[in-house]
Parts: sequence; structure tokens; C-alpha cells
Amino acid sequence: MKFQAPRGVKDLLPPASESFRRLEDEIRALFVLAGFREIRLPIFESAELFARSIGESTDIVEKEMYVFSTKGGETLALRPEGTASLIRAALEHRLADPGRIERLYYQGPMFRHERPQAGRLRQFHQAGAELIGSSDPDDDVDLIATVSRHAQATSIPSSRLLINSMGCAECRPAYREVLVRYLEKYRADLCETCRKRTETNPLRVLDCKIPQCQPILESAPHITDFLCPDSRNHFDHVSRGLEGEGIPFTLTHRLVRGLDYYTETAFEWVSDALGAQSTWAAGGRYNGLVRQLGGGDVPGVGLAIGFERLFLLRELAGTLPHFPDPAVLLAIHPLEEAARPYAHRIMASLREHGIPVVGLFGKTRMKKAFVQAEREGVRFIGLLGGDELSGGTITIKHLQSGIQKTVSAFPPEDLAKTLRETWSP
RNA sequence: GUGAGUGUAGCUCAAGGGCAGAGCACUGGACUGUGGCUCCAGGGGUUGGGGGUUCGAAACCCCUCACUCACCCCA
Repeated sequence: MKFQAPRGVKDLLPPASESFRRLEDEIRALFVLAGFREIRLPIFESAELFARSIGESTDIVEKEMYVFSTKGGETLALRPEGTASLIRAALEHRLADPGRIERLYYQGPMFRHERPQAGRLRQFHQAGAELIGSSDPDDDVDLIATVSRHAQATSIPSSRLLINSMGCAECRPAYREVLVRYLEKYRADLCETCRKRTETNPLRVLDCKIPQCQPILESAPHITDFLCPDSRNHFDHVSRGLEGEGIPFTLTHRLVRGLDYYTETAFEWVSDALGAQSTWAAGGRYNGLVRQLGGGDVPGVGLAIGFERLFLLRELAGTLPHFPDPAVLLAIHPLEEAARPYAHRIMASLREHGIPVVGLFGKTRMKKAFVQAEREGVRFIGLLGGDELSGGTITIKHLQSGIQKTVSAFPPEDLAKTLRETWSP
């Protein structure tokens, strides 16, 4: 084979592509019900934008971004996530002014240069919802509850919600110091990455899965014990709110978001059904991001859903949506040369009336035409021969039942009505 | 970036040093105004690629590429 798709990208063929689209529609509807409106964002941005927002010392920025330079000398990057773009756009168009509340969602491909594995691609898809301008914990609760309820309604297998607090600009540095002091004490027993991270990004150390580090990390100080009164209050309010809503969650002290901009509430939904990449949705509050990107003191909270992972889970659950069946209602088969123009005319008028129809022109033998119609999943086949041509009629046969009748082909709305209503399940 | 496993027809897989095969799929015919069944026939392969060992390699060795899973990281 001369050409094949680059590593880590996938062609999505029917019927999976159709289910994928339906799944996108479903998530879009979910966000719309919660008051979010769509924002269309560019696929590439200034590389600097991501470095500034996600964090210089994160893996995403350090080694996973597709960075390229243009003829004009700009350094751009394929977007590795959506929040940075969205906030940039909100600032650029003055949607993130202090005091203003804006609910926006996005959807589309993201790019990270990682080694592919189950649930991980180099081009993958996310849908994200971001609420800009509110610092109220009840907005955290609402956003989390919306996704958790949808997960439950669509029977996502063994899904669990994990919650933690990342503190704020006040208390996180204090906790950080306590944590670093603790880690330094056990420095000799930590793995090499953890030793390095103790200096560069100590909170990430909590995420380490290397066995030798586990005992140390298990008894590391919890961030929730060092929250300032405001952060404590916020987190308690979110916890109580979720309890009040009957949304089950697990307080996970070692849950840390991989992106630097998160503050306060951090949450993620995991499932054991997914393999090693178990997170299918995640999010959190990012009260410092807008300022970090040059805006005012505007808080935000948001989340993103990984579509490929959601797709897998819904497939396992048997709740994957499908295209309306059948996609094509009628296949028209001209039986002789003279009937071809007649076939075109009927097809055009039926399409005008919303009937999806294909022509079986290349199949000269009727048997082949029937086989092709079956293959395309159509419900009816329409036969046009000399009799139909002279009578202005069409013989329609319902493939499943074998029932057939010859009806007038005009006016098309009558034929369309017949097709829509006759023998419909 | 690291590691392990796997690469044979469109798909699922046989052949484990001695003729590259099966099932499904595909194409044609039996069958030119009525499909699904059946029967017959056919097209398809540099056995991922390159090198080596051997009289002989899909098989054994080396290199390489790809895929899968895991590490890492994350949605």
C-alpha cells in the first residue's frame, strides 16, 4: 500500500461515522439545554497562547504540540485543547469583560503528538462547555450535575465522578510549600521523574503511578486540609450541592489537573471499561486564566468530553445512537433505456419533497438492482419500465414484505406521502 | 520518547523449512419485468519492506516499517 493514514489518526467510515455525528448532536443538545451557545474556533493558534495558558512545564506544551512556523515567521500550533482558544476569542471579542456572564461550547478535533493506544489518538475530538464570568459554586454544581445525569441516562458503564480542589492563588502556594517540604523529606525514595517534578511542578507528583512512590504519596498532605477560608467554603458548597442533587462523587485527594490554569474545583469522570486511558470527561474551575491571557479578573469553569472515549463507552452500553433507518427510502431502477430520463424526473421531484432516493442505473439486471438496493438499506425499490412510462406511474415494492403496487408518479407529493406512510413500521 | 505482542487475499484466519489455502465478501453465469436461497465459474497475494542462512523461507536470523496494548501523559 503506497499511502496510509499517518500514525494516530483514523478514518471514520459509515456506519460508525454516522453514529459519531449523532453523538456529537446529542452532546450539542445537552449543552444547548444548559444554555451554552456554540463558538467556532480555529484549529491552529499562536503556539505562545498554549504555552502561556496550559503551562510551560506541562507535557502537552513541552513535547506533545504540533508546532510549525509559517512563511511569515509566526510560530503556530495545532490546538491541543479548546479552553485556551476559547478564552482568547472571548477576550478578543470582549465577551470576557468583568461582570459579564457568557456560556459557550465548542466541538472539534484536537491534536497531541503522543504514542497511540486504546482511547488515545493524535487527532481526537472533544466537546467542551465553558462558563465565563461566574465564580459561584452552584455553577460548578450545575455543570457537573448536567454531565453526570447524562452519563447516567445513557448508561455509561462503571462511570465514577472524582472531585478535588486545587485551591486558589492564595492557598495553593502555601500547600505547595508544605508538599515540597514533605517530598524533600522522602526525596531519596522517590522516582527520578518525581524528584524532578518536586521542583518544576510539585502537584503533578501526586499523579505518579510508580509503585515505589505510592506509600510516600499515600500519606502526603492533602490539599483540602490547607485551603484558605474562601476556597474551603467554595469546595464545601460544591460538595454539599452535589450531595443535595444526589450526584455521587468520590473525593480524590490526589486528583490533579494536568493543565496549570485550573483552580478550586477539579473534577473528572472515569470508567473502568476504557482501559488505561480511563478518563472520558474532565474539567474544573480556572479563575486565573483570563487574567493570565491579558484580560481582567474574570473567573471561569468548564469541562471537556473526549468523544472517542465516550463513543467506546456508549458502544459498550449499547446506547450508541444510529442514523434514522433507512437513510435512503427509495431506489429507482429503470428497466429500459427509454425510462432513464423519466427516472431522473421522478427522483428530482421526490427529493424536492424530502424523500431520499438513489438511482440504480449501473445495474442492468433486475436481480443485481435488488441486491444493490438491499445493500444500501433502502426500504422501497421503484421499477420503471414501458408500462410505467406510458401510464405516468411507478411500481413500488416494499422490500421487506414483498408487497408491491403500481401508483401514479404525479403529483410527487402524493407519491412522497405514499412512500412515507405505506408499510411504515 | 520506552517496552511487549502481532503483521499471510477486502475481512476473519490456516499452512511452523518442501505446490500459499479456507470461510465470508467481491465479479460473472444458471436467471433479460421481480431480490434474499441454491448451484457453477472467476478475479484477487511481491506472505508489511529490505537483507541474510538454506538446494529450498510465509516459517529461522538481522535491520526496518506499520498496527495493537502498556509505560508516560491525558479527554
